[in-house]
Amino acid sequence: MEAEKLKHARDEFVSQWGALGTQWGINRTMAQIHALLMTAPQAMTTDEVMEDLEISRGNAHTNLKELVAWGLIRVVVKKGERREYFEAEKDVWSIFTIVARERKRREIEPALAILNKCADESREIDSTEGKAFYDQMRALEDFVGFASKMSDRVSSMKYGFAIQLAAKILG
Amino acid sequence: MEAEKLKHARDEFVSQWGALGTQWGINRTMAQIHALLMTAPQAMTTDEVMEDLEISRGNAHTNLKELVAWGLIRVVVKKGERREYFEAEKDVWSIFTIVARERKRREIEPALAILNKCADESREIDSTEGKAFYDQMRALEDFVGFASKMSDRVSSMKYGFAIQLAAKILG
DNA sequence: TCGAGTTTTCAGTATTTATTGAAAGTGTTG
DNA sequence: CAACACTTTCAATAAATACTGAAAACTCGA
Repeated sequence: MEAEKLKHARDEFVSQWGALGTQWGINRTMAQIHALLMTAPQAMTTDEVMEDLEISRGNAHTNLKELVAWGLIRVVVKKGERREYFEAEKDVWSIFTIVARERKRREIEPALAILNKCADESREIDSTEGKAFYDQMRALEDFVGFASKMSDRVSSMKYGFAIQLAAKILG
Repeated sequence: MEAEKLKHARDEFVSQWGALGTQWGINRTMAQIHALLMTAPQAMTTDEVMEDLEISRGNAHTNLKELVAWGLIRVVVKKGERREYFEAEKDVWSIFTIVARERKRREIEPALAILNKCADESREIDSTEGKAFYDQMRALEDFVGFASKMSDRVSSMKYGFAIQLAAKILG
């Protein structure tokens, strides 16, 4: 039966996307909920998510809110209904820019802060080793700062423009 | 004293880079060893690493070998000496391409495999929901496949060329 | 082939991170 | 304002991950 095949494919997607999430440094449940909502025909409630994934209310709640904080899903209110529904952003370019921004915030910016501080602290050390350390900090700082700018630029592009640009690179 | 300032800055770099490593999904020790070797004037032995970071032999060994497997550090043999020394790749562009390749292998390729499989499994489902699922899988698959190609291209560029290209984007 | 020096492995343990479930909180309705 | 329908919090617990230390396995020179 067709509905069975679909259910099977979707279950597989949800469970494997969850496993992959751990590689990406986000927790399994969060990735599973995201996969579930990305492939949901309609917005879902907390209870539906709990039942589908067989997880506790606390877990569902925490991760739904975390996904909302990222901007990967949003709260939908239905008129006449008291409880919250959640629906995922499905556009791939939007998903990409959200993830890119979050990664920049969590990975690039803290690195830049450290490099900045260490470069500053070693700027005036005269020994050969001191100079070498300072130079290495500066090289890393410059590169990471540059990556940061690139990430901003790409993330703020319109999809069509990014594709055009990429075509040139891949050309 | 100058040597003190240097030691302080370096210790800070090592410890903070380690903390950052956890954000990046690599373990603290591995990131610390990497930071230590990137800022080491000479290649170091396992015992020196153990002593500097106050970690066990097993831990030092495992993470040194893991860094070698990534290509971020290499084994150096000194003539007349039996034990192994380790030294880090210090060039920022090399470090970047190594990390990019590893991330592609661990994050992008498995994702692509899942999307491929799920798109295949849902290709022939006729229902509206089946079509929507298939379309979503395809949209993700296309985008991730595209990202994969981009990553390859950029990683295999010469630094100068990448910079030139980036200048256009940032311009 | 022995033994000192060095590397590798891995069972046990410690630490960190994720999850549960129940209680407390909030806001709505009759 | 009380009963209800939901949402939020969080201490306790489970699961995953990292680290230790000691034993085993190499390696090389004598």
